[in-house]
Amino acid sequence: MDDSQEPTPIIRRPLHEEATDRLRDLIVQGRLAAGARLNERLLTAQLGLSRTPLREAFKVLATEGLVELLPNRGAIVSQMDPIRLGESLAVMGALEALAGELACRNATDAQINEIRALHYEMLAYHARNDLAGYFKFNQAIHLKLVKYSGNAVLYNTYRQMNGNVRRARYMANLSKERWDAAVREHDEILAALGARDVKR
Amino acid sequence: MDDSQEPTPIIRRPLHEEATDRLRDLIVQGRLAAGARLNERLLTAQLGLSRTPLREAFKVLATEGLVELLPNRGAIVSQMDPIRLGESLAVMGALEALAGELACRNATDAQINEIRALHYEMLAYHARNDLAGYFKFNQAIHLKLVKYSGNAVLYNTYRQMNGNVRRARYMANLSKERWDAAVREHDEILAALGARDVKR
DNA sequence: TCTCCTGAATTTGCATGCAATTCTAGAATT
DNA sequence: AATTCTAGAATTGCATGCAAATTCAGGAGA
Repeated sequence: MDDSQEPTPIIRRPLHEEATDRLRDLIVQGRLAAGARLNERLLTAQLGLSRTPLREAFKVLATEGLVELLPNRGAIVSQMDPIRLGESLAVMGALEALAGELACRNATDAQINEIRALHYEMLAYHARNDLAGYFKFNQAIHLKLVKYSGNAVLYNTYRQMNGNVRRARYMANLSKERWDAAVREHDEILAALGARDVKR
Repeated sequence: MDDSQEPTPIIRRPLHEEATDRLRDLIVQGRLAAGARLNERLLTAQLGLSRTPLREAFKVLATEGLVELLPNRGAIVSQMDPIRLGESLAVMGALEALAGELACRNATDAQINEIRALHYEMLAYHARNDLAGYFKFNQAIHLKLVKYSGNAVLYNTYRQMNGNVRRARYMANLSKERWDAAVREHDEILAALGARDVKR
């Protein structure tokens, strides 16, 4: 019997992965606020699994920095205080600088055009003062830039930190100056990418 | 009853942390070779704990990139192929650049002197052609530099990547040119730190 | 009223059990 | 001889049980 095109893939993902992703989303989206306690009994009921995979998810999210483990006292959503946010943004800046450099060298024209397209879509939202939409495309551009650097380790590292600051970044970009500065910065990056100017 | 100076702190660390650290050391030190299968029964016996904390350690090391989880088929020590090594070193380079910049600004004179001392100790080993000793101090200097940048996020990120490449770096530094180049680079960093020249 | 105790109820950390999957040989078939 | 098939063993994923730690409620004493 040949299932030619695998009619039902039945790729069952491990429960602990599912749990990790679900929890990460809840935290990054802010539905689990910083400092909130992660009650095992409650979450097992909500996610429909047992404590073992849930607790494994806690450990993973803790090493990602999204969760803080208090021995014998459970887990809480880690705080993203201003100091840590600033530190994270500094590191991300360094990573983006490297990414830009590598992307200039390694990205295909199609990829650069893709970023350019996203950039203009973002500008549209910016013009409309639509913060949420602007933010979404802003995120996408940064991520794509890092992705197209061709350095997978860089991408993963950046991606992880990005998830970590995403909760707070929304606010960091709220002030009008930062907002406009970010747009100008994007213009510059785009120009440099187009010209393949490694040093920007 | 007042135990004044806490005679025996009895700070029992969680078993899963202990397991994570022990395993990480085994991997970083190369006692568990890349590609080696991590048998749960065997390791629980060796570490004297049950499968639950061990499996939690697996998940943590997997997110750190030291271990690869094969669903239903166990965990293996992740391969550090040349491509990934190169990518990691590129990222670490970017992080060190940021660290150097920040350390110039933020490190105390005492901290800079501490690094300088380590540097000379390292030179001693270099002069004796003692690769292991040289390597040890080389590592220490890089780590201290990043630590004294004052950016905790940067330090943690770097530290994690460092553990990840440590297995392979020994070899990367083996060739005589790289070896000498690394020493010269250190000299430069030291000089820049001493002069507090942010741009190096 | 506030602080400090005390024991019950919760909650966590870890061990263990069970079902499902994967691996391992050896037999059967070509 | 090589390949396929097939128990049986080993191993993994997850649920659950139990002891230790923590939290909480209520009351005694200041």
